[in-house]
Amino acid sequence: MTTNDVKPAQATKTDAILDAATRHFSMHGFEVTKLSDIAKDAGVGVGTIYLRYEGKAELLGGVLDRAEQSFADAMNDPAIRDIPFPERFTAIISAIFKAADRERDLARLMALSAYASHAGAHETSHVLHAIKTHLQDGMDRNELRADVDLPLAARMAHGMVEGAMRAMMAEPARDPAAVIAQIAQASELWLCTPKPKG
Amino acid sequence: MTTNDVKPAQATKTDAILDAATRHFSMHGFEVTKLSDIAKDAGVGVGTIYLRYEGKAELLGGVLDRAEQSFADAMNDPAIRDIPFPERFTAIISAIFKAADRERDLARLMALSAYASHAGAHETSHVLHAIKTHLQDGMDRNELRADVDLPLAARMAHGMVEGAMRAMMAEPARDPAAVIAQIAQASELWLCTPKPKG
Amino acid sequence: MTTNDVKPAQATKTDAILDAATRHFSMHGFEVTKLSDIAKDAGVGVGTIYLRYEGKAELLGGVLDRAEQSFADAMNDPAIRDIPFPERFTAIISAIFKAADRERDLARLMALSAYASHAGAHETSHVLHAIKTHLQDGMDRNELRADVDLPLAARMAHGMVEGAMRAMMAEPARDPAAVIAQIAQASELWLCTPKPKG
Amino acid sequence: MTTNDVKPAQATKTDAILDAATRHFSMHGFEVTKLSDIAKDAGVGVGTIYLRYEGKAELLGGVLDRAEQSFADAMNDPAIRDIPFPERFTAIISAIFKAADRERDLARLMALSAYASHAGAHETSHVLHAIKTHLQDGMDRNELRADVDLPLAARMAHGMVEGAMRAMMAEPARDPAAVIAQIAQASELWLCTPKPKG
DNA sequence: AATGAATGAGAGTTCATTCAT
DNA sequence: GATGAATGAACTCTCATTCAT
Repeated sequence: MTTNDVKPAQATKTDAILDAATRHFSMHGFEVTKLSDIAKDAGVGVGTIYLRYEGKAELLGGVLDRAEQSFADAMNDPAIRDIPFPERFTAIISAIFKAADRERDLARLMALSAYASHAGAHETSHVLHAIKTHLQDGMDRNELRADVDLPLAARMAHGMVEGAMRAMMAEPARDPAAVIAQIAQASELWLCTPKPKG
Repeated sequence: MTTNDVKPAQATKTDAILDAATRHFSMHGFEVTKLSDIAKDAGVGVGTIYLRYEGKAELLGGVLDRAEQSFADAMNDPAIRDIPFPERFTAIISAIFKAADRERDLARLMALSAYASHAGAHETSHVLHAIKTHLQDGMDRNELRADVDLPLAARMAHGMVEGAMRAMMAEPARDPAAVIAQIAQASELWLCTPKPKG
Repeated sequence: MTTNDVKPAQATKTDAILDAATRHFSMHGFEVTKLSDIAKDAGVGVGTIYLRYEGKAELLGGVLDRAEQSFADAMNDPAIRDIPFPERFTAIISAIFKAADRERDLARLMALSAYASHAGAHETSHVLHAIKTHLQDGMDRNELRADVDLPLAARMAHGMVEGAMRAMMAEPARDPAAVIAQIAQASELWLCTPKPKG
Repeated sequence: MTTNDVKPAQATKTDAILDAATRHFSMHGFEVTKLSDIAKDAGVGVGTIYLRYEGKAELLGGVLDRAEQSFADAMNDPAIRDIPFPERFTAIISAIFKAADRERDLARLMALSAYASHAGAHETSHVLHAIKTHLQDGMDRNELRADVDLPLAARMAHGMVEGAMRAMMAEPARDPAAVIAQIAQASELWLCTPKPKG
C-alpha cells in the first residue's frame, strides 16, 4: 500500500460499516443489533460486511479495537507524559473525557467485550493499560505513593472514571470541568505522595 | 409439613428459578441465556417459569430485584450505621464484598438492567442509594469533607468498588482483606476530613 | 337416575360448561379457544371439564350435539308435520330461525364439525336430516315435485337458509319475517308441484 | 432464460407457496396447518415465506385473494354476460364449478376469512359480488323478477351453490352436469320472470 | 368429585450466514 | 468486489393434559 491511499472506496466502506456498527452496538446491545440494520445504515449490502469480517462477533471486535485505540492514543499523547503529577491527573482525565466525547458510548461498548470472539484480547483494555503505564511512570518518579498496589489501583481508578461518566449521563447538565476537577482531586489525595508540611 | 411452613414448595421453586436465572444471566448474558436451560437447572418445566414471570425480561427483573435487595440489606445493617468514619468505610466495603460473595455476579448483573422491562426502577440502584446515604450521614457528622459533591462522589465510589471487584476476578489469588483495606484507605484519604496535625 | 334429577349440581355444572364452551367456540373458533377460559367462564376448574369430556375435541362434540338436537327438535315439532306444503315451508324456516335465535351461532359452530373427534357423526347434520324428512314427506303427499333429487335439494335448501342467515348477520336491520317470506317463496316456486291453471 | 421471462424464479416460488398453502389451509384448517409443512410442500425454506408475507395470517390473506380473484374472473367472463337468462344461470354455475375444480377447496377456504388479518376485505366476497352483478343485470333486462330482494337473493343463491358443492363432496359419484342442471332449474323457477302462457 | 399448579411438546418467528448473480 | 434472496436452526411462549391434594 502506497502512502496515498489507493483504496479509498474500500476504506470508506469499512469506515461506514464500523461507524454504523458502533452506533448500533452501543445503543442497543450486541444481540439485539441486526447485521441488516448495520448494513442499511452503512449504505452497503449485508454480504459486504462478510467480505471484511468473519462474522458478527468479529465485527464487534473491529469496533472495540478502533474505539480502544482512539482512547489509548489520546492517553499516550507524549505531551501528557511530560506533565508531572498531580497535574498530570487532570490531563489524563481530560483526555479520556475528550475521547469519550468522540466515541460517545465507549463505556457501554466495553461491556460488550464478552461477545467478541477474541475477547481475551480485550481482557486488559488499552485504556486500563494506559492508566497502568502512567501510574508506573509516576511511581518511578516518586510522585506517587510507593505502597500503592499498581494493578489494583489502576482498576479502581478506571472504575472511578466510569462512575463519574455515569454521573454525567444521569445528570447531563453537569459541568465536565468540575467533574474532571473532582476526579483529579480524589486521585491526588489518594495516590500522590503526601507533600511535606510547611 | 410443620405449621410455620407456608407454601414451601412454591417458595422453593421460585427460589430455584431465581438461583438458576441469576447464575445463567450473570455468567452468559441475557440474550444468550435460554429459558429452557434455566428451567433445567432449576429442576422445573419451562411453563413453570411463566406461572411466576410474564416473560424473560420480567424474570431478569426479578433476579435484579432480589440481588439488589440483598446488597442493600447488607449495607443498611444498623450495626454499620453506628461506626464512625473512616472506620465505617471498611465495614461498608466488607459488607459489599460479603454480599458479592453470596450474589457472586452482581456487577455483571447490573449491566443487564437495560433488558429489564422495568429498567427504570433500576436506574438508581439500591447499592448506589445506600452509598449515598452513608456519605450523607458522614457529612452530617462532619466526619467527611463538606466540599464533596455527594451524587458524584457516590458514583465514583461505586465505580471504584466495581473496579476492585474486577481486579479480584482477574486475579482470584488476591487477598480480599487486602483489597478491602486498599479501598478503605483510598476512601479515607479522598473523602475524610483531614485530621488536624500534631 | 330417578325421574326427578338426583344430581342437579352436576347437571348444572355440565350445562355451565356447555354454555361457556358454545359461547367461546362459536365466537372465537376452536383452536383459539382456551379450555382455561371456558372453565373460568363456567365457574369451574379445568380439571372438572376432564371429568365429563375426554378432551377439547370431545367437548366440542358435546356442544355440537346439544345445538343440533335443539334445532332438530324444533323442526320435528309434530304441529309442523301436519301443515301442508307450501305453507309448511314458512313453518319450517320460522322454526330454524327461532332455534337460531336461541343457539345464536349454530352456523359458525357447524363449520367446526371438522374438529370434533366423532366428526363422522356430524357429517349428516340433524338439521339436514330434518329437512330431508320434510321434503320426503312432501313428495309422498304429492305436494312437491317428483323429479326433485332429494339429497341434493336438501343440501341446496340448507345452503339457501345459511345464505339468508348470513345476509341477516351482514344487515341486522332486516326484518326476519320478510326474509322468511322470501325463502318460503323461493322454496315454493322451486319445489312445489305447479298449481294447475285456471 | 428467454427475454420475456421476468423474474420467473420469484414468481414461481410465490406460486409454489400459495399452492401449498391453499392445499394445507383448505384441507386441514388454519390453526392446524404448520408453516413448516407449507414450506416443505412448496420446496422452499420457512424464511422464504416471511420474505413475501408478514406472517401466517397474511399468507392466508394472499391465498384467499388469489382464490377469490380466480373465481370472480371466471364469472366475469364477457362471454357469459351476453347470454340471456335463464340460460345464463347454467353458464354462471358451470363457471363456478369449473373454477372450483381448479381451486378445489374454495368453499372451505372462505370459511377461514375470519383468520385473515384483512378479513374485512373479504366480508363481501368477490364471488358474491359477481352474483349480485349478474342478478342486477338480469333485472335491468327484465329477465328476472323485479320483486326480488337483490342482496338477499344473492346470498341465498350463493348458499345454494355451496350446498350443492357439499352434496358433491359427500357423494363424489354424482354427475356434475346433473347437479348444475338442478341448480339452474331451481334458479329459473325462483328468479325468472314467469313466461307468459300460451 | 373438584381443583389448578405443573408440565413439555410444538408452533410462529427471527436473523446470521451463504452464494448465485 | 458487491449484493440481497434464500435458508433453517434455534428461540420464546402457549396451552392441552395430568395428577397430587
